[in-house]
Amino acid sequence: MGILERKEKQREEIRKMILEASMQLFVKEGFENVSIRKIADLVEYSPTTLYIYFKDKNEILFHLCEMGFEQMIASNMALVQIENPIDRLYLLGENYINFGLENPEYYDLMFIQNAPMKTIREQNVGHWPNGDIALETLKHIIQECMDKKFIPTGDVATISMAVWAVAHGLVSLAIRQRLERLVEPDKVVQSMHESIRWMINTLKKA
Amino acid sequence: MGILERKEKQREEIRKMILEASMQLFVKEGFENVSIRKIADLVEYSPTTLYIYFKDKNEILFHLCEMGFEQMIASNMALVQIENPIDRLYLLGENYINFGLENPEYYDLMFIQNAPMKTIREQNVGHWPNGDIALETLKHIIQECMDKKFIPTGDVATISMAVWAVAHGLVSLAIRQRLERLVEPDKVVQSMHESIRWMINTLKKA
DNA sequence: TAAAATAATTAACACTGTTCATTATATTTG
DNA sequence: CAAATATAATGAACAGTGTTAATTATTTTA
Repeated sequence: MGILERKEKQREEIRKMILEASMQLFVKEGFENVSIRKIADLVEYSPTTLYIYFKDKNEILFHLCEMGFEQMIASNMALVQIENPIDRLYLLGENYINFGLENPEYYDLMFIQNAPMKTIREQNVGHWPNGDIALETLKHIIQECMDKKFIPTGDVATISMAVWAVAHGLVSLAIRQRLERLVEPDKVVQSMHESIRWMINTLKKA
Repeated sequence: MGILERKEKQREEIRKMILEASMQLFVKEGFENVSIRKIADLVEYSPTTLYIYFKDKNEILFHLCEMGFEQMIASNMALVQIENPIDRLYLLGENYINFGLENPEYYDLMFIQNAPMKTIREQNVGHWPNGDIALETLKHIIQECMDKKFIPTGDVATISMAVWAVAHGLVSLAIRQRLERLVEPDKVVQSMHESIRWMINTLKKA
């Protein structure tokens, strides 16, 4: 029955339409200004219709979050050609910081907000499609650095955690205006890059 | 005129009453369940009355945030008696992580939410009473570590930033359920402590 | 005691996410 | 082709949010 197939395709198209409208609002008006009613206005449906295509607002936010990861993963793609894993780690850190500072709204959703994790827990049964891919990239580089004796051997997960923590700590404190209390506002970005480089440097020497 | 004085005192008492009710709601029902109306119910005033004592909800949240810092600063007090600054740094890190894990709602307000910073920007004209004190503690210890040659000399603010970033990165990823994707849930806390110790260790050796 | 100042409240605005019962539109069956 | 069924979409409403203007109650001053 080709008709069911076509229906499914149509349904998927409307879902996509809703998500694109949400994203548009999201990047233009910011996280806090995305409401079901505003999305509905933009796609010219009634607010209730959105609930036919998505369980709730969290599910929409979850998909936006995944789209953010796709963007981040895409910008990490350029790194595969760098054969030295420690150089790759440096650039991964730079990439992470730049992504966070340039896309604070996405970053918020990907690493700070609770909403997307709620959806993962409630229905995807513990699987975080794109988030896990990004983490695998980090772990893989750390593993390679160890294999090639660039950094001391140790538990990959724990060291990955420490590296991620520095990067996330810097970005999240920055986008929440907390770093300005430690260094002058115009030096924040520079200091962030110095911090992450210093971190990887000491890791290398250790 | 003693009457104006008495009035001011009375006013301050009601402010305190409102803040205490807010805090009660805050620790019991969590951040997202604190509303002006619920606070008003608890203090048995109408919602509008709260606006006579506080400019807006952000100002109330700002004061709760300051109360959180008071608690954190108090728990850091025990550290002054430790004369070795590197040991003090270790314990400061432990304290920070424990505080965050034990008081996630406070931690949220102090280091993640935008609301308190908005109030600081809008009225306190750039001064963050308790937050700055906590940061001074960190900077002071780092400075002392450098003076006593426990760690390499460098820019105090930048190194403090890196140390703070690791700690904050760990805590904020943990309370937002992101670390469970990297290590098993029951190993998260242990790994966090390992990470911060490892960080200070490498700092020491560098 | 009457007038002025302060404190507190009611009612309302403009929102929010979400649900239920109803209507409109396709699709399938007799 | 028409009637019955299934699907899609909606309007109205619920229960809540922060916040403000206008009004009433209370206290202080003249």
